[in-house]
Amino acid sequence: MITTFDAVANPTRRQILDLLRVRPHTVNELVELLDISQPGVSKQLKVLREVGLVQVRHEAQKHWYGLCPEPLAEVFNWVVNYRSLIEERYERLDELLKNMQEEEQNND
Amino acid sequence: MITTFDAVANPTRRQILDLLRVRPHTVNELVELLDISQPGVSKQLKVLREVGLVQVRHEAQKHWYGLCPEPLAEVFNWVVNYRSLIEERYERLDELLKNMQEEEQNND
DNA sequence: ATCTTATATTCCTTGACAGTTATATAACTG
DNA sequence: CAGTTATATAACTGTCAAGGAATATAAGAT
Repeated sequence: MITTFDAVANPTRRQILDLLRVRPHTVNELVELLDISQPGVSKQLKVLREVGLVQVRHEAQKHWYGLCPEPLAEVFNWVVNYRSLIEERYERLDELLKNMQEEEQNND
Repeated sequence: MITTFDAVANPTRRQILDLLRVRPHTVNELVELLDISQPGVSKQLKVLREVGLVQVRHEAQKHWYGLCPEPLAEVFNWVVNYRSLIEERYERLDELLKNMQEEEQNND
């Protein structure tokens, strides 16, 4: 079975999620924005439904897809463990840049 | 080409990253911890190398693999956009639970 | 009823991936 | 040098995913 990690690994699905983050969309709206066929969009929406990242509201023939962000907690909670490591390097880079600037000033 | 998202979508590779987060490991150390064959481990390490998530230090025949967390920034920066949405729901749940507790107390 | 709109499903092709076994490479050991 | 240890690569297999075209379903619209 597909996981939340698998779901967000696909760029098309990330694009869909980014769009649904703004507001719910119908399938056809997504088709127009996404540069893949309608069956392709329906298929990716099905995958997102299976992992609980979206839900549908049927309004006559129109199906409104909305975001369910909860499963993303798994991804967030995993990657957040690396946050300090990522930022530590940034800080070191900052420090390095500061030192370089100071040296430059000393060269005046 | 494989992306950082693809790299971390695989559970074996996440496991490797989680181990390297603690300290560098040799290939054989990972083999013993990971329940897949040595070539399997080497293959996943190659993938992680290709996306820049690990680096090797050769000490004679032993190859020490260490974590390079920087590329994870891409994943973090994507998912962090959903953080407030995730937590908003948590907060609502918190509130709900608080209300339930209060009601319970009122029933005394 | 018929036509149109909106979406889902089926079937198909293509391509890639995870893992295995077998083999190659490379360095150390005695 | 022969043997051993550590790792990488090659070749193969089974599986599965992404996307497209065609088709099915379902709900209006006329």
